[in-house]
Amino acid sequence: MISKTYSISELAAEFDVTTRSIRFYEDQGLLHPSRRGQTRIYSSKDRVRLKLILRGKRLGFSLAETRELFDLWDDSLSGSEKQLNLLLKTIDGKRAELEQQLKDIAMVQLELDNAEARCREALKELEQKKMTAE
Amino acid sequence: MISKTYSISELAAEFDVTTRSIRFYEDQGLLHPSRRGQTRIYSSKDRVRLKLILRGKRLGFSLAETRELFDLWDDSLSGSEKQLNLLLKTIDGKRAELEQQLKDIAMVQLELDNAEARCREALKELEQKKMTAE
DNA sequence: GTGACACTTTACGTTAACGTAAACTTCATT
DNA sequence: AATGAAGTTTACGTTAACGTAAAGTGTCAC
Repeated sequence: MISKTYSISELAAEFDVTTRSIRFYEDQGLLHPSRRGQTRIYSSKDRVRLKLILRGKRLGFSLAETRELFDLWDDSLSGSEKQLNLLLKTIDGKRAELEQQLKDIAMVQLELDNAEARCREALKELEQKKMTAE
Repeated sequence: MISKTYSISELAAEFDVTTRSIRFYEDQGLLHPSRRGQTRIYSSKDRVRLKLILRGKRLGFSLAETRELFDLWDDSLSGSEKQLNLLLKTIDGKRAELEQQLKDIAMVQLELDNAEARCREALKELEQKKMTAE
């Protein structure tokens, strides 16, 4: 069974990024597509990686951070004990980051609720004034 | 009652940022400390704002985005109906962003769990090999 | 009155993450 | 054979968010 492949513009269209960005991610060592001649060919694994890169970006990860995670993961496959333990440490670190982000999000959500409430109050008062002015 | 004030270096120390950054935030219109002579004096409101800026950063907000939020909020105080409705729209937009981030975080957490499990499996196997080698 | 700090402004430098333009090559179509 | 679409490399440009150095001001301790 031959698994599906993608062209650079297919991926660009699917994830709404430019081909420039995709090539840049390769340049930074985040992607390693194969080639037919000089044309890049992306596998489903490459596609998953791209998805992970973009997800990381939405969470404020730098490309360098994401790259480190990829590298650690790849290293762990041919894993020496040292590499594996380093990976575990890093995983814990990332988990802590995510926990902090969850807290931050919760706070911001509360603030948004608060802001919306005040906002609706203000709108109500404006309506009142309209009524009494008539 | 006179409310508490802070020097720039106090804030810098408390939140572990440089004074350069704090001045930069002011330059970008995110902070408006009062002055005694040419020395900046920060109120508790300024302190809260700084906290919000940093929280925004941890969530990947740009300074420009955070600034927009501040501006909208300030405008809403002297709120015309237009301003208030714009603010409500923006609030909804931010909420959507946060929802997406929550999803992203959940996904990454799953991946971390997965990665850790595989990692521990690999370590177990290494232990096995050690045992049989003895 | 003189260090010694803490603060200030001004301004040039730096890094990350691309944008954008120029000048090819390859391949399918007309 | 020519055109056009999609791909490529090379390289300079740009923006955000500061870093860093230079040079000056204010004020407290001695």
